[in-house]
Amino acid sequence: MKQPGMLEMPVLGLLKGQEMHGYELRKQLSGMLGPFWQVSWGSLYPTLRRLAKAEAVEKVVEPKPKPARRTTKRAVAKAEKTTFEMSPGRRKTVYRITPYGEELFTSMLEETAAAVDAEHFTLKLAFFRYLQPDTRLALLERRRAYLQEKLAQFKTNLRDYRERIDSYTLSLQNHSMAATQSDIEWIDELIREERSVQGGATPTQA
Amino acid sequence: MKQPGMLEMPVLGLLKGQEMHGYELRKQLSGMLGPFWQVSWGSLYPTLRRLAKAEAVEKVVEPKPKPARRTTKRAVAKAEKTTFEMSPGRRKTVYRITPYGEELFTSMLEETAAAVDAEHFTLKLAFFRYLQPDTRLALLERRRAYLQEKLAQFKTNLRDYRERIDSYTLSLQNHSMAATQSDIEWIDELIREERSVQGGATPTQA
DNA sequence: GCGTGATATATCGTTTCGATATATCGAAGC
DNA sequence: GCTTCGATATATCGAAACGATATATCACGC
Repeated sequence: MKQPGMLEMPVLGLLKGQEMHGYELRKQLSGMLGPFWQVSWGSLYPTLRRLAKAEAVEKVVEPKPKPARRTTKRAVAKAEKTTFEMSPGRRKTVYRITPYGEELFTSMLEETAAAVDAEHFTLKLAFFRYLQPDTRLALLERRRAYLQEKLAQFKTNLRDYRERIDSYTLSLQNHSMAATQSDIEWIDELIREERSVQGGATPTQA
Repeated sequence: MKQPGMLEMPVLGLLKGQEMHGYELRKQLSGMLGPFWQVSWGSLYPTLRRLAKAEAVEKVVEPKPKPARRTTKRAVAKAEKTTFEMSPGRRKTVYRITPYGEELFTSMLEETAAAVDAEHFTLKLAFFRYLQPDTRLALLERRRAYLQEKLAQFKTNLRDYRERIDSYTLSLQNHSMAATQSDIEWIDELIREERSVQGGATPTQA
């Protein structure tokens, strides 16, 4: 994944559920979105730092995981150095979302505008339960329109280039088109379910 | 797309076919890989600069597209400033691959190692015609193994998380799994075709 | 005690991103 | 002829994401 500021939203969304440390956040992200979606450390920790600086999250000081009976002088000396902040190692820096962070998360999730490409959409889908039904529908329909447009572009493209591309590239494009078509059908199913739920209570959650 | 130095290979591959300028390269890239694959300028031009610095490509001085009868003093002054290099505007900086660039391209394309993720694989597929049949097969089988592994991870993941994820996320994962399965079937087809072309002609090495 | 692998935090340099600036050309419209 | 406009074309900027890597702790099996 690659867009600027893409991680902020899902990180806040997860922390909305419960406070967590970095390692756990990464695991949850993969658990939610599947094994293809791997967040790199070089991406996650700077994001947490940015969020902390913006006061959207705050660090929670964890109680020492082990009293660690310190008997030797070396251990005492080491402990003294470690006592307040700093020093790497097993520290479990836990992050908690702030009220401002909750606001930020909601506004990020709601702006349906250009959240149309695969990754943005996928990310938002994972937090659909926090959205109003009509916003959900709007998002789904926008995504559908986007995919349909891409499908049309595939066709135009193939019409113009077919003779100039080799069999491997042709096979690739055909497969990509089929995948896009399959995506559309999946979205259609989601739209259908969404509509059938509208008019009753709030959608299922589990 | 996102890996470091991912653009180098396809750019060289296209220039191997014929010399081109930046704008054309971008169009060709989209034409080959489909409308989802959009290369940004901020990515393409630095890549060309890197390749030029490494002497893998060279700039070809284009004949002035218009002689532009320079009559006024102002025009002459401007021409003087423009004569050699520099000044923006319609210049059509054409790039040509060097012998070293050809070597580089081949070695980049051949190293089957970690070229297993979607984008790397897709990119290589578009230049499969430059590879030996056995290298092609190796690449296809590696990609297949990778997808199969991801499929297994999906299943493990769902077994462990199913109760904790909501209906939208579940639907997403199911769709992603189906897409992965479809990818595998496509790869299988490519493998089958590859093998049938190889026939019994080439005995599998020694 | 000793190694190994999972947990955990963090940064480094490079690359990619979207946005934007600048300029030229051809065709359309006046 | 003049001007506007959209396509062509090159280029850079700051922010963000990348893979790789360093460091450290803990749980375990041996």
